[in-house]
Amino acid sequence: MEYTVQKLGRMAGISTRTLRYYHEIGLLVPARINSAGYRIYGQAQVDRLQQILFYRELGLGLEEIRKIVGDPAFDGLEALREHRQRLQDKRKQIDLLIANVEQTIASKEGGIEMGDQEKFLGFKEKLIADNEEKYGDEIRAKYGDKAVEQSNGAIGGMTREQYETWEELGASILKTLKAAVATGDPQGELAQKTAKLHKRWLEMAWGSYNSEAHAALAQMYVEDPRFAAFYNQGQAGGAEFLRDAILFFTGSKN
Amino acid sequence: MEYTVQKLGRMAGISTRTLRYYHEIGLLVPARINSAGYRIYGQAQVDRLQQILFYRELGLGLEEIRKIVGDPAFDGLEALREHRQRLQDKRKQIDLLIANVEQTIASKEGGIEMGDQEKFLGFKEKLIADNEEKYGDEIRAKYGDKAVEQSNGAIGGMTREQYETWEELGASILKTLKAAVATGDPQGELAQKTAKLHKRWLEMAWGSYNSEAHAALAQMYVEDPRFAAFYNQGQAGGAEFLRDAILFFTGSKN
DNA sequence: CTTGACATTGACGCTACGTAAAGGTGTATA
DNA sequence: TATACACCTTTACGTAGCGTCAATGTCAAG
Repeated sequence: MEYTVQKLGRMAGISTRTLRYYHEIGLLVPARINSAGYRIYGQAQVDRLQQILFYRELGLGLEEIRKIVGDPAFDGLEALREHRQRLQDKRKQIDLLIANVEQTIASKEGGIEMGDQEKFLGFKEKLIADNEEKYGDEIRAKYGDKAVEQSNGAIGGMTREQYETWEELGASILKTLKAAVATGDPQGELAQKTAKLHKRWLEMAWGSYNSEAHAALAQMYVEDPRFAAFYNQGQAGGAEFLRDAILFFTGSKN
Repeated sequence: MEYTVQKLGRMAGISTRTLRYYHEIGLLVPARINSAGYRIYGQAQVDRLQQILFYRELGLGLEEIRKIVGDPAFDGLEALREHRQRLQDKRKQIDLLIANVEQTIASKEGGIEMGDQEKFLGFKEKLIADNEEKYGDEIRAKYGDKAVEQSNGAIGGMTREQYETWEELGASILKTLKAAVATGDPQGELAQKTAKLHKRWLEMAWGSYNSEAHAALAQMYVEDPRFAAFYNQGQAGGAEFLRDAILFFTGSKN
């Protein structure tokens, strides 16, 4: 049995453009080209196309598919495991998006016009996500799953008032930090007051507190350019100064 | 406070390329361009960028974002609801992909070399998914959620042997259908035997049976080109013939 | 001989930028 | 003042997987 593009396409439920594309990238080459230049496919191509579509159905990319169907020695199982991992990551990410969108919808439905929240929600979520990603495992290992979940849940579960308080606290940290940087002494009174405010702020965000995580976060403030930029608002060196203040704070207190 | 691309980018945690792109598409236009051609952003742009990034964080496309932040009269809430729906659909789809991949992994780990299964698994899943999509609500309304879930679970929960039986049954339908088409009579003995086989096949796939859904599926076989092509293998008009046979079968029996 | 269905190649479009390439600007330092 | 170096600019190609014209050639039927 021989097939032209359209016949094969109809049989497999794909467009002729797709077949031409697969030919173009060498994924599915016709058995032969007839005198008029038509692509002619045979049974072997039908079988191969079935395989291709099977893996495509699973969401794999064409390059990945090429490796699997092109080389029988290729470890398709491993490729599938990796693909599964990617899918699971993606799902997790979408779940997070849905949660955020739902929270935003709830806020708007509650008649709260997006203002400052809009400005910082993304930032806030980033903080949680990044922190979770970077230190989650570590914290998890030391303090168990509950600590992490509690931490992740704290901000998301805040009421509007709590959230506003939290935000105000953040603003006052910024102001105090500015004054403290002016003194030049990370161990001075003002700097330590800033660190204490920051501790309170963290407690609200995490629902719990421990000085090691606090110190680690301070270090991150310097390393991550986004946080660095945030704490350098108004004055240079704010992030470093805050880190030093916190390190002294967590070191001396305990 | 004024910002150049890099300053703003660092503050917001995005690349300068992104800012240039947003300028290019008119999503975020700088406050002014200085004599050297540099883009200069002001506070208003910072605020707008925060909004943009907020919605981007939620996974919205830039065009959607433009509508929301550009026009205060635009119904952002509705846009968010639609977006949530899209996200939920996407998640559902990913769940299905994961299930498929996992089943495939399980089969391969079980040492079963993919052969025919590979060829038809995607097809099989499509059947379930499409059927669920098109008739799920209807069936749900009539017979309750449990029926649908049971149906979805039936194939996924099949053992390898059951699955093979199911596949053989499918193959025999195709063969019987071919012979029946040759008789030309959808109400003839052979055609009705085909319809009965098809009923058995469906019972296995759905875990239950009702003639209305059976008739609806038969109609789909004609309307959906993929199924049509499948049942037209070997002889023309196979899908129509099968539909007519099933319609007579479900109509006369009950 | 014409019509209509089918075939071909070529090329732009879509998203949201990444990544050079080639060159101008601003500032600190030797 | 020369130079190094960071920062800015525009231009333009690349990404995945095709959809969608456009312009044109081929084949079977009436």
